[in-house]
Amino acid sequence: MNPHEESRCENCIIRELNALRSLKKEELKAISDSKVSRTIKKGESIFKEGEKLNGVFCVRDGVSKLSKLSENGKDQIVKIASKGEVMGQRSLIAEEAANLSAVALNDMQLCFIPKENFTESLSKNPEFIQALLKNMAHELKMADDVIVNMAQKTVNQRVAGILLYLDTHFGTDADGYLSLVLSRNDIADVVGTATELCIRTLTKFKKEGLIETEGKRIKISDREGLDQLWEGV
Amino acid sequence: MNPHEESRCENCIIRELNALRSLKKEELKAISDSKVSRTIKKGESIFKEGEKLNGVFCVRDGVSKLSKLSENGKDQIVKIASKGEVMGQRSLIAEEAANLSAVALNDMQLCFIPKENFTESLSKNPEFIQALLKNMAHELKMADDVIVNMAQKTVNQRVAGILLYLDTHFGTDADGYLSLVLSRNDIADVVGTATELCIRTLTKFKKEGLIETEGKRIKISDREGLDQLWEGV
DNA sequence: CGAAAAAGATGACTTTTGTCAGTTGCTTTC
DNA sequence: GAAAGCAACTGACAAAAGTCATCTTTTTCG
Repeated sequence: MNPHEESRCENCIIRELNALRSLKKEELKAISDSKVSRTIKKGESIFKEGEKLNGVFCVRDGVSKLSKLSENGKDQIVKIASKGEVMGQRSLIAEEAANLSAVALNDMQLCFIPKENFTESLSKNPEFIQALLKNMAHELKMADDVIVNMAQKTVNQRVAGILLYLDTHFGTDADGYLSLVLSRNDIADVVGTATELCIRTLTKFKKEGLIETEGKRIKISDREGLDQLWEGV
Repeated sequence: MNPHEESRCENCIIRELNALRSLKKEELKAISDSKVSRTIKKGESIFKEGEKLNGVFCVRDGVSKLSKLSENGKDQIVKIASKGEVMGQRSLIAEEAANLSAVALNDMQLCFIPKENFTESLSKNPEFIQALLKNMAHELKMADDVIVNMAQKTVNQRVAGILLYLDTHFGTDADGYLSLVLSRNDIADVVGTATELCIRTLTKFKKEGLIETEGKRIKISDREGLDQLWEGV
């Protein structure tokens, strides 16, 4: 594989996956020429809430958490972004500072698309806007659903929910363990609870035969059981 | 005031307030000719989740709650829409069934804009799309913030929050009582708690001198105190 | 390697939240 | 205007969630 080819947006897998797919080839080329491809290591920050972004980030590889610090000092993870997703678009569109912080959950490859390229396409390419609009509409629905779940489901249910989410979105490795490995603390931050309670809940699930664990790795052994728990049967 | 004039979108206050403001006069005229203006009584349903919408609704007067039924059988109010706001746009853009149900909280005046007019403007008027995009970006930020609050704040704080929200968004009447009067049950559905706990919390606030009540009406007597509670001081 | 740091885990306890059952009081309606 | 129905409210209790202290295991890094 040719690394030079690989690093160009025209051939980037992202083109196929995200809102940018509506960009015409020439536009992608223009963006590609100006873009900066970055490697981000696990745990490193991509941007912080309150920061002015001067571009958007396309996830080429790896996974990132998007979180917001609550007034009580706890981080709440609002979204997990992976290959093909764009981060920072909301802030650029709204012309506001970032509302969320982005941190790499594992080693990542990112494309950086400068603000100018982004806003130019925004004003000149109707298909791009349409795709963006649809993307935002989808994100909004997701967010509304999360609100309902946060407000109405118990910690038990929400922990079951994140496990199911990780399974369906990132799959499992050869041994059947969830491919995306989160720390107990990160799981707690997604669920919106204390780390201790999160750990206890996982321990309980283990005793009930819903999951198995090995270190921080988790294997779902009874998906149906977790489903039922999630749905509140 | 001429009711005929008043019912035309060209002159509608909504034009000034919402995403539709980018529509050109001719487009507004076209929409106006086809639109249906409706009067909805308090408590009546505007649309239900799962329903296919064949247009969007502009709130000309009154207030509506947008809620979603959780699997546990409880309603979660996700948003309160008032004058100048558009309901149903997300579903039309995403070409999905409604994710939320809309019910009138008091008597309402609504403009109905058929799908065809909406999508036509969407494909032909770049400024309209830009405005919509910005609007959705803002809603997404709001939704993310609600997620954090739901996950990280206590019922106490969230009840204080809704009171402050009602105060800043709908103001007070001559006696200083919150203009928008919600039932205890609706407040609980916004906060995401049980009605009993919501009532207890309000009673406690009353004892602490933060609010006064008269029937279901609520007066904020110590806004600063509520603010501090909300911020978790 | 081995010490230090970070993450995982558990117990004991407190606080918060939910639930059920029932009372009061207002409002709607025939 | 009385009865019905609903919303507001209260008490008692149960369940869920949070906190603090402590210990163990894993990871990191000089």
